[in-house]
Amino acid sequence: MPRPRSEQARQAVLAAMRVALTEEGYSSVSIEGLAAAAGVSKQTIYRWWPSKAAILGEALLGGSLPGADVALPMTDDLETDLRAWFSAMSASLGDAEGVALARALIAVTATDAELGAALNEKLAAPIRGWVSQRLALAVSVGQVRADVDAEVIADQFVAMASYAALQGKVLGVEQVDALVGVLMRGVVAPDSTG
Amino acid sequence: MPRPRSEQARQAVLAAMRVALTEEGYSSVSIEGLAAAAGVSKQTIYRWWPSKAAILGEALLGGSLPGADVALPMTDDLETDLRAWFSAMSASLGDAEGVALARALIAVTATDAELGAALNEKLAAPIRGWVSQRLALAVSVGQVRADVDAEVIADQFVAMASYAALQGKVLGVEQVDALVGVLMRGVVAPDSTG
Amino acid sequence: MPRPRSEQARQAVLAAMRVALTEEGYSSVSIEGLAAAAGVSKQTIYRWWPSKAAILGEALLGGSLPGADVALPMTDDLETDLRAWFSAMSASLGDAEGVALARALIAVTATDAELGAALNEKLAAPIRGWVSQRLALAVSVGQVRADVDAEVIADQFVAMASYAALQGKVLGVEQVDALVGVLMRGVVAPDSTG
Amino acid sequence: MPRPRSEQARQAVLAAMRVALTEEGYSSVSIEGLAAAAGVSKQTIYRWWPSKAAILGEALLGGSLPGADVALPMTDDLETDLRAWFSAMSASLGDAEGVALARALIAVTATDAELGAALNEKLAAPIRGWVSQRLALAVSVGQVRADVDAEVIADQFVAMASYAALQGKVLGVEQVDALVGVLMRGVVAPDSTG
DNA sequence: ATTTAATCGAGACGGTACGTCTCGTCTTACT
DNA sequence: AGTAAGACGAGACGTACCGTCTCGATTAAAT
Repeated sequence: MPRPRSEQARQAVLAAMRVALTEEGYSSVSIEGLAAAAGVSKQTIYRWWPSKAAILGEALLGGSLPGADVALPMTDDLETDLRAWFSAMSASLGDAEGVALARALIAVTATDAELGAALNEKLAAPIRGWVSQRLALAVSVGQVRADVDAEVIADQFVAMASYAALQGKVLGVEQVDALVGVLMRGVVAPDSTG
Repeated sequence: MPRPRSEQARQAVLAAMRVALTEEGYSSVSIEGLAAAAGVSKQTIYRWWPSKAAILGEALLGGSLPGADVALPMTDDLETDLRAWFSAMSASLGDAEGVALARALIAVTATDAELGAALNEKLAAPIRGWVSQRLALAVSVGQVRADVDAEVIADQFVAMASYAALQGKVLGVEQVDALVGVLMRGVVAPDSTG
Repeated sequence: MPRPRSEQARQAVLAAMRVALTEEGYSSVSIEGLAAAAGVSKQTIYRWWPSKAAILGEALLGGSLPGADVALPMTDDLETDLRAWFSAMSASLGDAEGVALARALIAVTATDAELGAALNEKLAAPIRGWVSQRLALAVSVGQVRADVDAEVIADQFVAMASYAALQGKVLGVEQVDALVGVLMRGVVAPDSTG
Repeated sequence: MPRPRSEQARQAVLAAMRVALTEEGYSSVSIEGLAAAAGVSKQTIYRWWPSKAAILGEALLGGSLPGADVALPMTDDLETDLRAWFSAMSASLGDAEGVALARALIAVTATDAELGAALNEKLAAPIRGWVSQRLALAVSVGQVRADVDAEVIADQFVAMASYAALQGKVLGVEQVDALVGVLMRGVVAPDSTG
């Protein structure tokens, strides 16, 4: 019977969070600042979100995360495809906005593990999707061993990219090449008996 | 002529930081709480450290970081050595104290990039050292290709471990095995033309 | 066609005000608390009353005020009659409920002068009535000078009683006796030339 | 050892309270408003005063209350002296500032009975002083009966004046005359047997 | 042996933000 | 049209820390 929740207020808060995030950094974002920027009262925020982390979660889960929209090419050269894609994704995560988002994601994970897991999953899922799809193709044409676990490979990329973003680095070409090279061929000498 | 800086006060503050870190988490540590716990006045803290991050830095740089003291075995089986070592290191980073420290390290990196780089280097250096030494041995006996960059491999381990610690996970045996397996042999099919 | 105002809701609000008044004190009574206690929506209160003071006014004007129901005896001893009556009235105003009501009355007077005047009149009118009646009798039998203004005397009693209630005091026998004595005989020495 | 309390801040708060009191009325005075007006932080107020009432108490106890500075003339005509003095005192309590102070005094008494008693005593004491002094003189020259209790008379004036101030009234000449007349001569008929 | 100057503890200060409370207005569905 | 329910913008509440600023007391080297 009561007046329904104002969708306009909700969107204004989430938008204010997204803006404040890249402008000030997560830990400098204040609820009061958010309320003022969104033209909303504090109580309206506290009524609907239990914490700053929850607002961030909703803001990010509802929008798009950097890295997700970079497509993995599907030519017949797996290594080149991976290099091109990982370079692009790393660059996408490494620009100003990407670094701010990555750091916020990390900060909120340190505060609220469960929400952090959800956001990480949201970030990792499309990457895992791309890698799985690409590796399945490579397996089907016999380029890749059938027993390879695509998730492990995808996690490697995610871990590497997030580790770099945390430090505000964009991975260089050499690093990308070296990483992809190792993942492709491993370290074992070709004539080794293992 | 003036009274020299009190080493006792300095140690008390650093110790209080280390304790507070594992008990409350980095963002909940307050300068006032630190001062009270250390039996020191706020001014004494502000006189010697510019920020909370700086105290953390000094506290961690002066002590030992988890993971550094885990030795990489040097038997003649590289893969088994890596698995044993990475399991142990991951476990060392994954206990309560390790996770708290890792998260603090990540949080402070997000705040103060320069200090974060120093702390990361402090964490990564011994790992890089172990991996370099072990791979050099493997190369010398022909188990590993000579063109492999030990740093890239070491970074893989660090990135994976810190990514796991951030999420409060301890890497399971399967994940360790899979990761080491991929790093050892890559993904390329043995009969692939590359 | 339209639904008429709910008399039940009105009574519930007024009753809740009377209860809250003695339990919390006027300034601690909140409209929201009143609405909750009365099982009524806030809007219903705001539709019918412009302010908390107005609710109080209606609640008190509709009920009985302490002190009004104490009859002034009409024996042939004026002084004894006044003492007995004023003692009883003062006690009636001095119990827990009486003090709460008197304070609320005073507080609302400080807020809304017009309403305060109305409530004061409601409190003072019966007292003035009693005193006028009793003095008229005394005048008629020649006990009291004919030029005495009964209103002034009545106001003395009201002022004294409200001043005592404000301070949470019940007037003692000596105070009542002294006051009545002075009002009866004044301060002038019997043999004074004036 | 720490920095001593700032007397300047204390005075600024008390002054701000005195100003706000006459401009807004006691219940509309907010701690935040006081802090802003005084150029002081909220914490400084909360550090030193437990409540708004306590600030008011200190502000009023430290300053002068209206009515106290009106001298009671000491000519040889007691009735004229009392009329002149009570008129002046009533006027002093009845101007804008006087009414605001009287109402604040009443409001705070309703909240904090002990403080209210102290403030009332502070208001009543000089009045009692004047009346006692004047009556003692009148007794010494045989104008007033020796058994008259000066406190009871003084309380009459205080009660009447505060009752009038509460309602925002200034007592008119007739009322003052009638009141003083009754107090002087009582109501008993001159030829009454009592 | 004094002087001198930076240290120390304690904690007051002006601020900012917290999370809660109530205000008075409004919007909705129900009766 | 009146009502219960409760969301809304507004703004004060009392608390926690921030980083800065006195204080008086302490403590070593330089007089």
